Amino acid sequence: MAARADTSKTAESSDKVSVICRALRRAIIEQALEPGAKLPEDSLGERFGVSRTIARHALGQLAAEGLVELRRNRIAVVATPSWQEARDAFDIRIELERLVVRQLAGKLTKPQIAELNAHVDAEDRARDGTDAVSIRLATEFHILLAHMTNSPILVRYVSEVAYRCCLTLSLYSRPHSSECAINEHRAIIAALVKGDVDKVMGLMHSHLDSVATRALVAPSPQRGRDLLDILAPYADEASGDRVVKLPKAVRR
Amino acid sequence: MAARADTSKTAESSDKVSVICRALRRAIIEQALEPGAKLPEDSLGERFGVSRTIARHALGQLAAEGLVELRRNRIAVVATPSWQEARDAFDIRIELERLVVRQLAGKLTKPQIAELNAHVDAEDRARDGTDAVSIRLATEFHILLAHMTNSPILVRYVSEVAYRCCLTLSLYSRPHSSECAINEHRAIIAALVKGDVDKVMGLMHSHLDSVATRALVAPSPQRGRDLLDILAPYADEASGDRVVKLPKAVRR
DNA sequence: ACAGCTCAAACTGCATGCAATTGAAGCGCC
DNA sequence: GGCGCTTCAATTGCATGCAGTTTGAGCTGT
Repeated sequence: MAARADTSKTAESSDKVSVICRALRRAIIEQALEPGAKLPEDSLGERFGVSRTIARHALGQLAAEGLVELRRNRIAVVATPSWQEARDAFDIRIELERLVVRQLAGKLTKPQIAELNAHVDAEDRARDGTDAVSIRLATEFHILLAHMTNSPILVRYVSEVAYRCCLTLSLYSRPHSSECAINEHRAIIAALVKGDVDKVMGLMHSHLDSVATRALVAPSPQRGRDLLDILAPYADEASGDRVVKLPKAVRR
Repeated sequence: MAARADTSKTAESSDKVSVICRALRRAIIEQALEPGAKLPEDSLGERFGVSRTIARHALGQLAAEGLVELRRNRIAVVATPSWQEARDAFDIRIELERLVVRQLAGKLTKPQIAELNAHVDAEDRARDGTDAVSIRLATEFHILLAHMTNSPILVRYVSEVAYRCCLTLSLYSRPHSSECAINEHRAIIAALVKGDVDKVMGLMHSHLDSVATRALVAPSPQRGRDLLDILAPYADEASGDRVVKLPKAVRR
């Protein structure tokens, strides 16, 4: 299982660091760590049996991937992408994954096709499990596709942006709604095997677009739950009659 | 000058680390540091007046961007992308930059147009200078465009992939050949201002495509200068009559 | 000369220690 | 009771030290 962990040694320096990175990445996209969750270097180091130095390095890498937010002299937190950033991430993802299927159409080997089918079967089986797992599997399907291009760079970018999208999904989409995704995955495989480039690019585009719009229905500020951002407009009109009392000065 | 250094605080943790990153990035794309150049932590730290810890962290970031190669227990080196990786990078870059101009077409403000024109003028003026500087300026034109989308994610990816392409250009293209690039940049600005989405996407596509093909003319193994890779086929037929004598066992 | 061996210098991997900054509890004052 | 100030534990920023690995220079035997 565990759908091909690394393969490309791009970045991910030593071992300990990359182990921590993988663990955190997974925890984040499975929502074990929610956006905004604190990630103190000490606790991380202790949890993984390494020193702060290593934990710190791992946080740096994850920050470079956009999964973690680093603020000077403050505890690192799981990133909380804005709605706009989420939309941008999906736009980029669509282009990248169109590129993936364009390169792959009609070029899949038999074992690759089998691997893809096996993965979708696994997705199917996971429908009974938790949402978190099926979200992760759905994301990993796309990463698996990217791997098959044999382009480390493409793998890296697709992975990164897919994880990011995963993160935003957990932020802005409540009911999850991955029901039809599995069928769409099967359709993509079929078109890929058939070698119909235009069709598969169209399928991938509409697949991702529908995932995005299903999730990011509207700017819907309520779901942003940044608390301070939500309160900001109220604070601006510094008048009485406030529903929520603001704690002293809300600076930054 | 210095075309907008950071803007997005994504990654780039503290200050010292990001200063080193920027310096190294620039040195790399200006070919002050050639691909394969060694980057010992000690020397770096000494040069920038910081400890190895910080230098190491910076190397980690650059490795995540693909500019530096980290090998366990070995001195870090400036990355040496293979021809195939170079081609892949350009493919990705084309898609990303098409996205940039699609978002920008007809939406540029007056000051933005002025900034772009000023940059191209600077490129023009730099034609007398060294190749390295004009390559850097040409790259920064594209990054400047990305900045104008106001999408930090897009900025990050375009920057990264553009730097990577810059690196490969310095590896595989000898005469440089940026003559016409400036005119192409001007044409893109014009189409952008006019708001002709299809035209500007086409322009950007052909611009990057021509840069890529001008540079990456053929797999041309000779230019890969990896020495060991070049020699590999000779080593395979472990026979006498070799032109170059191989030093003991050529392991990895 | 030349291939192989040995060993010391160079370098990385990692933990730990100290100073500086932050966040929040505690405390007095209005 | 609520507001502001002080103080202290928690936490980061960074340098340094030690152990293990790699590199390559020099030596030896052929």
